[in-house]
Amino acid sequence: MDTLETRELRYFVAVAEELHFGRAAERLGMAQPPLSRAIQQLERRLGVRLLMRNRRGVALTGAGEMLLHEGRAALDATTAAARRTRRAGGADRPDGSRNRLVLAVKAGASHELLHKLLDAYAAEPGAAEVEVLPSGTCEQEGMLRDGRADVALMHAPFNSLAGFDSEELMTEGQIAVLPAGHPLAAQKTLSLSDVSDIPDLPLARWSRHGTYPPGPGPEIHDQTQLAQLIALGRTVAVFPDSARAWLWAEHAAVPLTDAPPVVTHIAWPAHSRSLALAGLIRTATRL
Amino acid sequence: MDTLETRELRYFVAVAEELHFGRAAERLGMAQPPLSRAIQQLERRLGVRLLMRNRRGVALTGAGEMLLHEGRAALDATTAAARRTRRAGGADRPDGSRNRLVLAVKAGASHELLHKLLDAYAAEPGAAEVEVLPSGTCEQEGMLRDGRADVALMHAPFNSLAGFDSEELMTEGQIAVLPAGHPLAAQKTLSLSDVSDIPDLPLARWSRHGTYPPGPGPEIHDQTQLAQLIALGRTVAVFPDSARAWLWAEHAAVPLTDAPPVVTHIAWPAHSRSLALAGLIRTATRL
DNA sequence: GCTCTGTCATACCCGGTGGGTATCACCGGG
DNA sequence: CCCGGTGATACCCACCGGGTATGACAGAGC
Repeated sequence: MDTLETRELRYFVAVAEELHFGRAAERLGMAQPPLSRAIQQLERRLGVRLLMRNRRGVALTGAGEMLLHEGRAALDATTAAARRTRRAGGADRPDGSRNRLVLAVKAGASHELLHKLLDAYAAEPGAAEVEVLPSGTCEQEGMLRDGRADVALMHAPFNSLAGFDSEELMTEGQIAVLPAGHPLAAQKTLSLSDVSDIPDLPLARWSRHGTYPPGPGPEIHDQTQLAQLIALGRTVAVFPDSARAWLWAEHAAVPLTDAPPVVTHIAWPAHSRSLALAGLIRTATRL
Repeated sequence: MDTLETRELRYFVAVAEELHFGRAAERLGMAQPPLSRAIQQLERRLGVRLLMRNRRGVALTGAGEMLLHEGRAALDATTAAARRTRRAGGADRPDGSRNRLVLAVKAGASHELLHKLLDAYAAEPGAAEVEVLPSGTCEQEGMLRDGRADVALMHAPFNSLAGFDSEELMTEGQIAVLPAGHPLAAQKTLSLSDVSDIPDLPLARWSRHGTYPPGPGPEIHDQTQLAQLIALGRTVAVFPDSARAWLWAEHAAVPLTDAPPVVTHIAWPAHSRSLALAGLIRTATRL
């Protein structure tokens, strides 16, 4: 009577994101009329207007925005349930490989810490197999939410820890990474304002969920690409201290005095109850 | 193909909780055979055994336990989406009452703080209407999760803040509440061990999700009932300092030296994005 | 003012499937 | 040995989710 089906949520989220029944239907792999009807039924069952149909496209009501947000969370939770169940069951059958943990890590970050963690955990008795899942910038949250990952290394203040349990692992300062020959590379320290308006070196912009902050700098989504652009003297970037590990000869690193410290956490969905996960967390906090 | 329907989750959770197809079907208001079939389809679609059918009842596999936990979370998120959408939409229509917030509070706790909070918030410009929802012992978590409430006052270490965002509001010590005439009532302070084994006064046991911790004391789920039992000299209980507000003449309060402090938080689902909620939180932290 | 275009809604039909009833297969206990 | 209670199977029906064709309507252009 009043329990939403995930199908309805999927439909509504598609329409709410596209703000267009036709495109939403196409994305869902169905025809437009049944989609229209489904949304109408949904509105009737909820007793609430979700969409304002102005003859030119569609707009969300307040209730619609609410359902978009909450519905996304619910869909994530549902697909997480399916994924984690599959993984838990798949591990049931083969020989002895009891459990498997999927650890999401921002690609290229925390190399050293990650190495130590994996080695230390592998040495634990009864350790589960850990699959390392490289993730895009700030994508770890979504991966934990929809079950692609069980646990993640996150970097405050870039990642939001909201809604997860976490333990602090490491704090480090930040450095500016400049072309080796640049005048500022000779400085002992720099401030954020120093690097944010170097006339010939616009600050690189990282992609977040596919979009880029505004600015003059080049759009970056790959660390190697960025390293090359810096080496070529085209841009400058700000990184945690540990980024020194992968710097090239053509790079120079200068500590930033006023950049917020980067805190690496290990984070996991708050409701997790898994022995393997507990072991990994224990190992991590003991490093 | 691989997306779980909430109907399937509901069915599975019912079976997993009852460990009995017949009873689960009854609870779901349907016949047993279609339920059996639905679970089989679910297992086939997930490619995972969820239940071990021993001719006498049913047991969960590892994957089944996983789906029970994750499925409950997903179902909570889904019903939360429906409830919050209904509320957001219902508030759209009537006159000016823009938003409404539901605040879950453990019945009878934090009277004074709650009063101050509500008064202060009501005085804010553009304040939403706040509905106070009394909740049972430690029930606030569930209420936030399934959308019965938007925000809650919680008391660490009794409530778990896992999975929520929260702000600390108040810290207080704990007191032992004894019958006024009892010898120990004359003491200036007591320790936990003092009150946990008073020969003639067993410690009262509060219900948590309908179950009681083991022990000799009476089972309590109502504060008035407990107050009466203490006044009658039948039991002793431990409370936060602020409980002094409702003590009777027949009660005596003695500070506990080694009881963990009780920290009152205001907590809300981590993904909430509501102006009204933000205002309430801001008001609360400024108290 | 007309059409034309792009939008969402309506009308109608069909097949899949969720649900019901009746029954079977199995096992443990008297 | 049979009986009670379990979950599984067989079969049927009705509902509804989805498709196609079409309508209603508003805005843009001439």
